[in-house]
Amino acid sequence: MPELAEVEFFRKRWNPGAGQAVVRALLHPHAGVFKESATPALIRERLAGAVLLSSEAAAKQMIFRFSGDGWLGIHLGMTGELSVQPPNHAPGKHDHLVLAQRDRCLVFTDPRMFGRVQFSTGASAPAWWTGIAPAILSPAFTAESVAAFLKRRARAPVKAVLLMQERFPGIGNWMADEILWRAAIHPRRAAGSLDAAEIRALHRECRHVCRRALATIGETFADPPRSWLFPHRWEDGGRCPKTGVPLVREEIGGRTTCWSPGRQREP
DNA sequence: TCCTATGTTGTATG
DNA sequence: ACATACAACATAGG
Repeated sequence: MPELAEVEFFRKRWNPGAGQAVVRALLHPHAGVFKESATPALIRERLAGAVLLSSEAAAKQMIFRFSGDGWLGIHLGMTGELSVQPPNHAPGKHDHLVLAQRDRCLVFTDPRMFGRVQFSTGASAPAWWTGIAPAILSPAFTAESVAAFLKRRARAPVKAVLLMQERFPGIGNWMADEILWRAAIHPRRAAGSLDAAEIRALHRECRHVCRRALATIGETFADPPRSWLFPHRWEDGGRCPKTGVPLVREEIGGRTTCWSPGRQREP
């Protein structure tokens, strides 16, 4: 489920616990989602008694800062979620991390276990956080940087290139399709074949889709409007909201991709 | 039973 | 060394 805006939405779900101490950290015995740097013993020891100070989201990741120089990183993978549960919450089958506070439990759930938990200590944010590529809505995300990246990945389909987090942090399968649909670029086009106007459109729509997704999904998890590709892409018999033409679905770059033949020309 | 799923990563191949 | 393609990870639901 989670791309840029869904991650931001889930990050805020733990806000009720900000300023509050963790009484106890409960970890799933299987420990499948914990990175080597985040050994269960270290997390239990460092988070017990620590106060949740603040949090941030970037790309598809979140970081939670705790007193005592603790930095907790969470990646939601394909099916991860954060939630707040009552203080007596009994961890469920897929609850990997439960931070019990006096008045609530902060819970990380992920049935499919593609998510990951990291943990570091130190006075400043760890490298796995500071090394995330500059946000698409930051000034560093320029049309020139997009052009240079497309040139280096010239032979790959542009759909696959949009999924590369090193240049398009936070973009996932549905956002990539939404961006290409708005920019009127066929997902199978070779990245190196885009002309200057297409690259500008791609850059512009990356920013537009990120901004609008954060304003809707990122705030309330509300579905984007029917004028987007999003609500039509998985519908049987779904039609392009701009042209009325039936949408097409096919695997491109290893992922199911949806586009509108009405506005995205075959390469 | 078989297929799909809003993600990443390791490995093989060019 | 670099770019690209693809299987693998684990689970639930249609």
